[in-house]
Amino acid sequence: MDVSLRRKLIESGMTDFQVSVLEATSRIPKGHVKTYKEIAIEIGHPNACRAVGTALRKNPFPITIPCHRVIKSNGEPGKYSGKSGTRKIGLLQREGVEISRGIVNFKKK
DNA sequence: CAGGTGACATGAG
DNA sequence: ACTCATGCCACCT
Repeated sequence: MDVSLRRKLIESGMTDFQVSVLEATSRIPKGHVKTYKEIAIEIGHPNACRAVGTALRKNPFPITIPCHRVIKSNGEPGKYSGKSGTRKIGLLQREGVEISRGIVNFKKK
């Protein structure tokens, strides 16, 4: 991943935890989505799903970080830019993600 | 230092 | 399948 990005995030006032979340999010491949829970697990905090949401909310670089690829565990979009996740669904659908009735059609464990 | 908040998860009813 | 109640974590005031 881009190490300079990490530095920028730190400079932006993000903590290590936050940076880890944003980095993990930036690694999500196009056409794929990941749940807040999955992100939490990836960074080594399996129960910090809420904290993950907090991190994405503070995301200073929405262009670099595809925060729209992060959804809830039940397939719902959650919130985006402080509003309903309708925008998220649109973007995801455009990237080839299967959407059903406004809900992301991903394999649930 | 203590209390409140939020882009969440899960189980129970 | 739906709604409510609790639990968890990091951050902010």
